[in-house]
Amino acid sequence: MADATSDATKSLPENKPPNLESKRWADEVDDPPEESSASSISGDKAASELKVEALTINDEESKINKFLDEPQDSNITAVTTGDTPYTSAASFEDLSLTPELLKGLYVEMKFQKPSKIQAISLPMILTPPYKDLIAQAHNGSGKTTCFVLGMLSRIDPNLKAPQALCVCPTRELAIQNLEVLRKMGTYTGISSECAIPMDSKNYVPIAKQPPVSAQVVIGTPGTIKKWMSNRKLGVGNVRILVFDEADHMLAEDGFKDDSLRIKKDIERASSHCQVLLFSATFNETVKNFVSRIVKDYNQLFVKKEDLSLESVKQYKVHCPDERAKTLVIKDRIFELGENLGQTIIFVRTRHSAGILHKALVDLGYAVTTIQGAVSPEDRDKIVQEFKNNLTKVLISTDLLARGFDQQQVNLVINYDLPVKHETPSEPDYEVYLHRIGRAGRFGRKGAVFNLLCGDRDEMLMSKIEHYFGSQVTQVERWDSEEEFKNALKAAGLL
DNA sequence: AAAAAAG
Repeated sequence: MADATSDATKSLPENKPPNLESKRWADEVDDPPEESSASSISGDKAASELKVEALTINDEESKINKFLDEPQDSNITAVTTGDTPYTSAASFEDLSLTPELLKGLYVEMKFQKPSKIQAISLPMILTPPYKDLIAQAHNGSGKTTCFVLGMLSRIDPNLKAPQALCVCPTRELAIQNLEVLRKMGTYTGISSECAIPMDSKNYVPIAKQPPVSAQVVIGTPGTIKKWMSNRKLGVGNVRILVFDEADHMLAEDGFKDDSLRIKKDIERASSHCQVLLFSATFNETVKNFVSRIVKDYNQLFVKKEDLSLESVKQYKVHCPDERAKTLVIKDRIFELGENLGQTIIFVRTRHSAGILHKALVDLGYAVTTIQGAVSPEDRDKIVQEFKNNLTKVLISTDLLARGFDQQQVNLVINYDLPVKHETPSEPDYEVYLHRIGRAGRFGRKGAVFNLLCGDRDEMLMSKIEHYFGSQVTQVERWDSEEEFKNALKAAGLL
């Protein structure tokens, strides 16, 4: 239920730990499955993880916009331009949302109050003149709700045409975001559609497809571009454009070209379109670039040292050879994992996904595997099964590294560490952070095991530790059941 | 053959 605080202009209450009743953050779609996970988001850990500092910088004069009583206790930095004062939203009532949308938040989503990123970003998103926004926040902290709410609340219900567009890096993320939007918008009557490649059995040639009349479109770059260029998706009324995983969507080796094309075409057709860029990571290069492509924007950033999730315990395991890695998964993860939630095992290539899959299946274990070469139908099916908790262990390439939200995942295995494509001796820090963020959704407890083999892996691991300034605990013996047990206990999972 | 999307 809502805690409709009248004290709206004052700061967020995180200097005192949230009490039991108001503990649930928005974006927590379902009830925590067990009492154990309820405790995992309670107490000082959750409170200390979301400290906020905000300052306002005007082009000429700068002034402090207080979101908090204790700014030193903070880790999200907000910079706003212009003289629009933004007041952090202590409750959803502070946001002038329609009754239908509020009902969706409380009844369907079962939210009680905004999470920190929501409290800060939503006023910036929803307040005229609807400035662009670059927003960084921790994995699992509720970014999706920010832009979904932004899209839903900017729709003119009487205009049956696309007005909000969201571009995502994967099919899975587009589907997931659309599901959130539909659930949140249950009572609004707003129509929505997914722009992703259709599966083969429903295939309709583009020329035979009717034009899109849905008010919200969420999809992947290729299909969105295709629909636009074939005049099936008119963007003349689009007033809000969202890039989810924006750093990747605008990276040179990501979807930069597609994203810029889409953005330009919309801006040509539509007079004023607000652009929102959301991600948990923005490396310096991308940050500089995205700052150039939006203008008169507000921004929220988190220092990289503050980005590791405190609730997710990270471990490294030295394995003598590749075979030992498989044995760790077989003898440790499967055995101990019985009592755990779900597990995602990340591998570097599609090929190694297949190898590992076969090895585990041959040993008699039930695993499923997802990677980009799998057909769309099978991808959808594998994700559905995993989301329905019918499968416990999922092997994946970096396809699922970003954004995938499954609260029961509390174990992540890095079978291979993520490396940069152009310089494989360098770890991909952003991907590492996104991968470990698949565990510990919304402050839940989780554990990550990095399986290392050889000097190269050691070096990659130490670079990662150094970069984030965070401790990765060593499991001394890869074949010690005792040590893995202790590790999981220390992570709060056993 | 890096993954992803998509042609």
